[in-house]
Amino acid sequence: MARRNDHSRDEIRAMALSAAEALLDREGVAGLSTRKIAAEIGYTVGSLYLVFDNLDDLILQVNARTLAALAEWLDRAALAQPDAAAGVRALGRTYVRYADRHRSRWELIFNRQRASDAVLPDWYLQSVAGLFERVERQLADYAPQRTAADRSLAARVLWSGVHGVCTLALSDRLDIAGIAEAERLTDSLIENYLAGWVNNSGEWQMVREDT
Amino acid sequence: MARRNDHSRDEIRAMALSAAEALLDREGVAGLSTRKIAAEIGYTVGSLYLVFDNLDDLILQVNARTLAALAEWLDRAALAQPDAAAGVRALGRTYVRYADRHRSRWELIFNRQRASDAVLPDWYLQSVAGLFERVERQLADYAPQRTAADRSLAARVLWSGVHGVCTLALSDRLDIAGIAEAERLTDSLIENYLAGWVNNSGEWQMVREDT
DNA sequence: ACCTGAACACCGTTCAAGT
DNA sequence: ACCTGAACACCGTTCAAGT
Repeated sequence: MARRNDHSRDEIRAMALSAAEALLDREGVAGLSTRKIAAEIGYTVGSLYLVFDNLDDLILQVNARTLAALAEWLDRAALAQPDAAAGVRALGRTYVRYADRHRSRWELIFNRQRASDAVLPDWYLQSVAGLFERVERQLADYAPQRTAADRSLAARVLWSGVHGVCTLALSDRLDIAGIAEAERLTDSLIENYLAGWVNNSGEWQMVREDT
Repeated sequence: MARRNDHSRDEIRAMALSAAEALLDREGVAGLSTRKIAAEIGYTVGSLYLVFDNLDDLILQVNARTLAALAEWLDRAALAQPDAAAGVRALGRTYVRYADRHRSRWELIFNRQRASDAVLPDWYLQSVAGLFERVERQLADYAPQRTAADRSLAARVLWSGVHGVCTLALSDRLDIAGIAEAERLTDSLIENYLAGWVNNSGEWQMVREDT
């Protein structure tokens, strides 16, 4: 066990992240712990703190990997779609499938509450923004006449909506039975939202009651 | 402190649930613990286990109260709306506002992973279904020509979508800055989805590629 | 310099023992 | 019968001590 200079800091970091992913896949989000990760890589808990600030930092780096993998899935899916509407649908379905396939890794991104003072680092926020821009790019194709602000809002609505379907589907709520149902809901969301949106000047957004 | 027969089981149960809510509001989801709840009501941890199966059971009963309160908010909001579309929008906004106002209680419903074998009791699932039916009822008004299955799907899409907006907005993702932005996204989601949906025969749902 | 091992302050849960 | 107090098996995090 305990040894010196067997691994560089970067090696230990990489080993820990892989061990965390394995643990996550095997035991779920609740099964993740610094002590288990340390045991898995043959080091003591203390050593993890030489390489990570704390568990939240470690998790953030696992999440970064997850986001990168999701980005690859999305890029593959968006390729070779007949049109932009199909592109958006493909992105939505791919998100659902990724979440289903790597459920615990996906849950880890959302199901952990960080300390409220802990601000997400810039590189992380940009990684999230990158995912989100893939939707915006499809929308630019789909509705070039709309303003960038309109498209940005629509992209956020669609992204949030698909995310919501995933959240409820993968936790078996609303009788959304598994991935097939989740994909149906995602299709319906995107198809109908886009149909309404493309015919909509955006002016209704000015009409807000003060209820 | 330690006393006998000061309170009935039901009284202890009610005290514990109230203490849990207070703790939740004060310290957030992460601040909730059996030991703190017990201390707050002047009993020992062990006593909680005479009245609840375990922490998950206690949380489930806190969640039931939260759902009941949300149902009241939704009912008040749906009253006196000019039409069904406005009714759906009012439900959406009210959901967002409730989540914002009682953030920790709302998070508790979703942010805790129960053991995978733990099945939600029937009374709880029916309470969730009840919320959801409020949307379906508005949709029945809005599009009486659509089948019940169509409306059920649309209601789930809208509910999931609004939920997704909340999730991402209240965790400050996608640059969704707080409740005002969340309400804008919710409005856009509902308005455009309904516009697309009401003009849509539903046949596109049959056209599914096998990507 | 690198890593350990033990400590600290917390958890959820159980259960013999007290009244 | 009701409730406690201590125990058990876990946590995340820190840090003096060892090599």
